[in-house]
Amino acid sequence: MADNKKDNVSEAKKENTNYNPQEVESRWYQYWTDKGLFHSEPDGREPFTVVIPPPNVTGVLHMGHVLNETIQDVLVRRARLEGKNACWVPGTDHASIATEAKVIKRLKEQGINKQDLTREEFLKHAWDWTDEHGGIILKQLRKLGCSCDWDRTAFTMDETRSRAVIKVFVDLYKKGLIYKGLRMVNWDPERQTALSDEEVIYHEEHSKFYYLKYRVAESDGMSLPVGEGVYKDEKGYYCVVATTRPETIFGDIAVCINPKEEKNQWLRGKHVVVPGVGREIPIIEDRYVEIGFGTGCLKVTPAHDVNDYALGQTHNLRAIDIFTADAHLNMDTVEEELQANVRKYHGMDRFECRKQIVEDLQAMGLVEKIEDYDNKVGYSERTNVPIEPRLSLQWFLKMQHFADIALPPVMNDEIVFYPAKYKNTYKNWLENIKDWCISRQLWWGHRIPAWYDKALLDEVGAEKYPQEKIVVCEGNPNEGLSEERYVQDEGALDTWFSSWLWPISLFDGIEHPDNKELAYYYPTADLVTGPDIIFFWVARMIMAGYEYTGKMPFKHVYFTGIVRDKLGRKMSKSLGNSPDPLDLIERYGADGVRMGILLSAPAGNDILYDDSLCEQGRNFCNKIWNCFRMLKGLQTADIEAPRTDRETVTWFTLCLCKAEQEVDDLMKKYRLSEALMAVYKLFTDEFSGWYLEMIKPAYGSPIAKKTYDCSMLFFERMLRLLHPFMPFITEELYHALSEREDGDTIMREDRMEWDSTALLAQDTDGGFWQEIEHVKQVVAGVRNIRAQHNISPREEITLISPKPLSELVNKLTHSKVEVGGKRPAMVATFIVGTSEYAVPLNEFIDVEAERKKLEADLAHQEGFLRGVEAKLGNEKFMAHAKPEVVEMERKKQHDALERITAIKARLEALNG
RNA sequence: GGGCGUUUAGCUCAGCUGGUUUAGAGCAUCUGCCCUACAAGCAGAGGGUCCGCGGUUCGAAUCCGUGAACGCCCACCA
Repeated sequence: MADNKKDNVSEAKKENTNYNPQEVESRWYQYWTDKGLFHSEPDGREPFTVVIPPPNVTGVLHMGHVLNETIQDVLVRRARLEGKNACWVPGTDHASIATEAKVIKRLKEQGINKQDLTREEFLKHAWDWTDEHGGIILKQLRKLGCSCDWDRTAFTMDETRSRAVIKVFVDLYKKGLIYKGLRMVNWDPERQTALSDEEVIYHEEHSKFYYLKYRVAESDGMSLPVGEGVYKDEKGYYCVVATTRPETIFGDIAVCINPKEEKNQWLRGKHVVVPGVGREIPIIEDRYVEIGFGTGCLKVTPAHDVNDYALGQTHNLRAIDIFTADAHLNMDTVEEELQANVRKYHGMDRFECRKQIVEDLQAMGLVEKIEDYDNKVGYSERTNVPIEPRLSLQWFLKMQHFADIALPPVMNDEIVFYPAKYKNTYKNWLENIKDWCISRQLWWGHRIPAWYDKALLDEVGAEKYPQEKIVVCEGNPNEGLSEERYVQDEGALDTWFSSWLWPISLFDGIEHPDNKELAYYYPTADLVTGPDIIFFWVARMIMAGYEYTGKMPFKHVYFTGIVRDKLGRKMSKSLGNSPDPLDLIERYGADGVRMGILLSAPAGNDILYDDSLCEQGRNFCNKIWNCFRMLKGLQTADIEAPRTDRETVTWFTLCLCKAEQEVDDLMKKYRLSEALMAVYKLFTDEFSGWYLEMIKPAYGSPIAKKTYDCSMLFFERMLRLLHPFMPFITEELYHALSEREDGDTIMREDRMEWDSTALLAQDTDGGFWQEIEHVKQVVAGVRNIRAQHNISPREEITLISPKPLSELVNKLTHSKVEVGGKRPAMVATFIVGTSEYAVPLNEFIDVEAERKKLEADLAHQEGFLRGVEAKLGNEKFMAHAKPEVVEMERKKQHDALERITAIKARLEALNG
């Protein structure tokens, strides 16, 4: 019953006292963009540039973006308030492989196969898809309040960016840094393209180790010894080769042993027969084979393993590629005389074939044993399909040069990483850099500007085509020719080959390196991104930056953590633990969501997201809203402000100045969540909890105009402090606070008069500050007594104080202060600093309980005193410690003694 | 196999070059309150062998060594 009533009252109140963000947010975003407040043009002010890490063009907003973009917006908005010319450039990424996959999937749903389309037809579909689904995410960013300069919205495959990419490719080729070559690359059989090393993700897996019998060729197997490592059965001698990938035996070209390994010496110079295949292959020797691992016999399959390929190179072995591009078995490459043995596997999927071949070999008695084995398998980052090492003709960028120019600036903090620990990761990668495979067998992307002489290509084929006959140029070499003499490379470039130019190409700095925008906006200020793309993107931007502008691309890099659910799991579609940010904004307001995500997000730390964080944000908005309502509702009068108002205003001025400094300091260190927390505490505790209660006039009475004006000023200051974090509610209240001119905004440079010295003049010795801080503690003490003794807040009490107190105490505790008055027997006491206060009680107190409490307190104080005195009595301490430390200990001793005296007196009174 | 990082209240984290009233914050918890700004609120309270062990020091959450647990990155052991 009672509960129901309670709910009803609350429900009824909710109607008109809660802040309602929805309407406010759309209205102000419209206003900001209508007035062009996010747009930037070069001018005389200091620039503050941020380029967005471009989300996939067809992506949708997820919690990771919310974190990332909120941080950027906070930095940008703060810079704007500081009077800098802030420019946050938005855009999207063409995301070559991801987008192409999506387009293929859609085409499939429509019954169309990519293979049946020409490149041009496919690209038309891809652009249609992009136009249809592209940029949704940019619209969603507006809901979050992101203050991007939308006039500058770019796309990594728009004209300017494309020209930059092609120009850079040609330039690097001319510098001899790009080459084409036949290499073992990471092949994604699903998308049928090469990948860079960074796009391969290794997973630990429980797999099997298959021990296969390779029989010694008959010609070699006449009279052999018996001993350790020598295997023999009724059919003759054999060696055992352990492999995790039995399906690759069709490409076996040798078995390798370590020349130092005793037990395999008998195999030297012999030949063995690949089981089930029938190919006779030599035993080769190489120290690469680790002694003691497996059987010491390694099958060499140069076409399907990186190491085997290297072995093949040194031992001059041929490579038999037994897979098609989509990782099905291709037996056409196997020798004709062996076709009968292997034909049945033709066309099988690699994993299906693995099962089959093992079964068949077992039937033939060619499997020695099968063991469980844990190993690492590489997966394609994009398609999540196991990578197939594959020999193919690809384009590479030589990286040593870039590593050389990109390492020093980070190590010596010209470019500062937050948190700094990622410097190690960065260093480690650069010091072990490998060439970057930049070509992809995709259509959606920047097509490689390399051209081949058609006739020559037909004649010699791609693999034999001489490097020096490749034409690399920005234009079309067929231009002006009567016939199509040159054909263009079919490949496209890795997406990151355009992303790495982003901070430069956004300002058209590749094509026009001398342009005034680049000169003004570049280097950019801060880059905010996840540590997962430190190699993909951050490192490479630094490389491109120095290569093409001679300068760093950004001064600071802020690495965010990963957003996880409250159980610490990564957010993923399959787990269904990822909330929809738009839904959250609907429920808590954008400001609430921003605060929620920021509160527990120190740089580089994963954040455990929980709705309750947004709730806290929403509640804070409500708090601000209600403070405003209260202030606005006050009646003012042209009366002199009471002394308590002057004390309070002066005290709060100091609070505010301190908080502003603190926020400033924290922001410089990129400790955003702490900065926000500082503002939160200032607003909630000091302003709402204390200040407003202190200046609140008696019921029905007006407030002094001057006090009111100061309060409004404070409020506006706090709105500004808060604006970068919570842009909507602060703009709303900025306008509600007083009449503003059309086009005015809280975002304009902070020109507010803020002469705190005038206010502080009343308090030259800081006496007010100390007084109020003391008052707060006395008030807390009285409240405590009320709570403990169940005294209603409406009941007036007497407070016996050793010294006169500010009127504020009466006001906030509803008490009558008596200075040094005589104490009745029944009192409750508390100590602030070294002063003891007493509140007479009507009821009988529990003497026993009171004594216990006092005795516990006494024990604590005495323990404390002993610790202090031990130090002061220690000669070495007195000799070594700094004078101010000793002084502090003396003060501690003095205070402790006073408190002990007071407690003892109180105990005696209790007893007596 | 290398490298890096973390370990402080139930949870998320501050605590910088050792000394600031015998360790702080927010959230959560418990108790009492709808008192005309706010119950999405207010007031109060409880809660910690600062991962273990050893060392340096007058003094250690803080510095050094060592062990453990967890996390991340890199690496070709088939």
